[in-house]
Amino acid sequence: MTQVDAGGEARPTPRLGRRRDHTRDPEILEAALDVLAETGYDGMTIDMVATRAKAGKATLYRRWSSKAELVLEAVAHMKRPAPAAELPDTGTLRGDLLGMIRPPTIRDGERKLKVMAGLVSMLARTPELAEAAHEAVTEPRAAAYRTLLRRAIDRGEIPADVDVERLALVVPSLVAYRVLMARTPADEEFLRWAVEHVLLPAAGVRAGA
Amino acid sequence: MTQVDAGGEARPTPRLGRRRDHTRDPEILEAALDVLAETGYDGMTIDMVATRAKAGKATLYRRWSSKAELVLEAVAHMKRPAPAAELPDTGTLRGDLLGMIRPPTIRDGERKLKVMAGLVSMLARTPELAEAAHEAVTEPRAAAYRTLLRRAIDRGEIPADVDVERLALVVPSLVAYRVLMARTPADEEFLRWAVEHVLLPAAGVRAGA
DNA sequence: CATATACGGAACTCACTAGTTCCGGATACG
DNA sequence: CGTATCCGGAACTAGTGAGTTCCGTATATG
Repeated sequence: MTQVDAGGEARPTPRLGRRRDHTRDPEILEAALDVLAETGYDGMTIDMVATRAKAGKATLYRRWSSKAELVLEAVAHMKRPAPAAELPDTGTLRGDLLGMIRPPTIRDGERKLKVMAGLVSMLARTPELAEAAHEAVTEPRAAAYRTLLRRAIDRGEIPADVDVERLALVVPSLVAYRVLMARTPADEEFLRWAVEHVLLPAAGVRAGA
Repeated sequence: MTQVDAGGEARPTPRLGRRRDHTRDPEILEAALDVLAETGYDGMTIDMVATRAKAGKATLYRRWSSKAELVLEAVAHMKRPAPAAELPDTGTLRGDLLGMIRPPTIRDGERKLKVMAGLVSMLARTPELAEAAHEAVTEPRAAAYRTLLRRAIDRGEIPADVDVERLALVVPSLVAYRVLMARTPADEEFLRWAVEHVLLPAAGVRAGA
C-alpha cells in the first residue's frame, strides 16, 4: 500500500518518527575501545560503555545486536584515524625508519596494543574478530614498514631478496612483546634500538653506515 | 591442650584422618593449564578443571582458596618441565642457535604461548600473575638465548657491546607475535629465518659466513 | 497536532559461575 | 575398630551480566 517503491526519491530511510542519530556512533565506539583497553573483553560490560558514552543501554542494543558485534565494530573503527598518515621520505632507509618514530604514532600504537591485549584470548575462537584486529592493528603498521623497505629495494639500497613481508613485522613484534609480555613502555629509545640494531642489520644495512 | 609444640618430632602434618593425596596436584595443575590454553582465564571454570582432572570441585577448593590462586600456581607449575634442558654447544653461535630449534622445544613454547594468550588481559591488573608468567614463560627462553650470546661474546665471535638482554628477546618476540597476533604456527622454517636473517645479523654475524 | 520512533534511564528476566555444603564411601592414625 | 579427614560428586547460595522491556521525554513526518 504505502510502499510506493524507491523510484520517486532515493531517500535512504523513508520511515516515520524520530530518526536515529548516527552521528553518535563514533563516540560510542570510542567509549567501547576505552573500556576494552582498560578491562579487556570479558571485563567490559555494556553498562560501562553506555555510561561512559552517556547513553542508555537500550540505545546500544538498538544499534548493535550483541556485545560481540559492538566490539567487532569498535575494533574495525580503529582503522580510521590514521595518526599522521604521511610516510617519511628522506632518501635513506635509516632516515625513513627513524622518521616513523613520532610521539603521536607511538601513542596510537600503544592504545591499539592495549585494546589488543584485551582481545588476544578471543582471537583463537572468533575468526571475524581476529580478521578485524588484523586489519586495524597489525596491517596498517606492517604496510608502512613494507612500503619503506620496498622503496629501499627500488633505490638499490638493500638487497632485493630480503623477505619484505616478514621484515615488516620485526619492529611491531618487538614492540608488542615489550608492551604485552614485559609490560614495559615502548619508548623512543627502544624503538631507535629496534630500528638501528635489529631491523637495519636484518635488511642488510651495515651498522655504522 | 593437644598442642604439644613441634619439639618432639619434626612431623610436618601431625594431624589425624586420611591425608591429602598431594601426588595428584600436578595432574590438576596440568588440567588447569589445558583449560586455560583452550578457553582463557575468563572462559575457564573450576568445574571444567575438576572434570578434566577427574576430581571433585571441593577437592580443588581444599587445596587452593580461589580460582585466582589455582591459576597462579598452574602458571608457576609451567616452570618445571624443562623440555630438553641441555643447551647446544657447537662452537659457533649459528650452530648453537639452530640447535635450539627442536620439535619438543617448539611444542613446549607453543603451549606456553597459548596459555599466555588467555592471561594477557589479566597481566596489567594482577602483578603477581604477571610475575609468575614472566618467570615461567618469558624468562626461561630468554635465559637460553642470553647464555648462547654471552658464550659467543666470550669466544670473541660477536662484538662485546651488543645488547644481550634485548637480543635475547628478539626470537621470542617474533614467535609470540606470529602465534598470538598473526595466528600462524611458528614452524622450524620460520624459526630458522628468525635466527639466520634477524638475530644473527643483529648480533653482528655476517650473512653468508 | 497526531503518530511513530529514538532518546537516557531504570527495572526486570534468565543463565551462568565462584564458592559452600552435604553426601556415601575410602583411608590413615591411634 | 573408631574417629577424623580425605575422596568424587551433586545440590545449593549468592552475585553478576547479557539482553529485554517499559518509562517519560524529545523529535521528525504527514
